[in-house]
Amino acid sequence: MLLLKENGQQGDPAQEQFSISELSQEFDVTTRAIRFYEDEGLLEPHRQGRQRVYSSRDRVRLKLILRGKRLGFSLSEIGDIIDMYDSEPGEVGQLQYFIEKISVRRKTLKQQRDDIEVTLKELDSIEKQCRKSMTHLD
Amino acid sequence: MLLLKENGQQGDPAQEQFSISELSQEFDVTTRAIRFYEDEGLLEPHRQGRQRVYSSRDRVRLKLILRGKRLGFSLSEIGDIIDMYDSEPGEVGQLQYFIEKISVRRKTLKQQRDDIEVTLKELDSIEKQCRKSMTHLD
DNA sequence: GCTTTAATTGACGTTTACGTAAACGGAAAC
DNA sequence: GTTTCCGTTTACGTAAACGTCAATTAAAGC
Repeated sequence: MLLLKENGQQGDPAQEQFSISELSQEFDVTTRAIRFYEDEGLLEPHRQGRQRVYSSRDRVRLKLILRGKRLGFSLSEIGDIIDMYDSEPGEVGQLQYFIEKISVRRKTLKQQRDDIEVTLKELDSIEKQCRKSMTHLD
Repeated sequence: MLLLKENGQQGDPAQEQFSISELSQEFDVTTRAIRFYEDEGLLEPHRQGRQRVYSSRDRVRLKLILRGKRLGFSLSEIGDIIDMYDSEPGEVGQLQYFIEKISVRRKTLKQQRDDIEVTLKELDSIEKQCRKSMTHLD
């Protein structure tokens, strides 16, 4: 077993490399899932022969994917979001359309944020009721 | 066609009644979905003959279901959440367990809230880049 | 009485997001 | 040299959350 990463690029985070199992462990997601995200076009790691090699940019994309999942977005929605992050700015019409997409996404997120606030408050009140019941039963 | 609701209980919101299509329209969800939520045990409207009649309590539950969906929870998770809202306080052990469940849920929600904040900030920065590109292209 | 119109039940179909098993390849460990 | 450990590919399986008929029933309007 190798204890040190035979990397040679350790100092330069932009050129760090990862295996699928490393990412799998780091983010607690199965390799099957990671490969599936690739099938869906959300990742495209380099290859060394047949083996996948993930760059730190791939790693960031995976992070974004998982964050999207936590927020309940579908993989295709997540694809749209990620595309925003690293798409080249095209013509003005494109940019206009793009800004609209951002605004739609922002709206969804704000709705979610509001939903969360309400739910958290309700949980507070439920817990209070709970604790009250407990003291009565002591 | 009836223009006024033949309700007779209009004044008392606790006794208001709704048809499946009314709820369907109000919340923009298909009747199929509403029946499905019933199959999953999330709703149990009364019947007039074979027809479903929803109380305002059922309506609130439906609201909670849809809010849960917007937050990306599965129907069974949503079931757990809703159960919190109207479960009778039992013995102390139950209540203790219950409070733990609340804490778990709160943790998830706070994670989501953080994810949203980060994403919103990133969207801001992406939009700024966009607008910058646009002025350069003017 | 007849026809719309709304609602129900049952069944099968569909999409998404993976899980799981099988069969193979290559490098490492012993 | 063979076992072990990753990793790959292919393929089939599956759970969740409905959609989409099709066949019935029931009430409402004329």
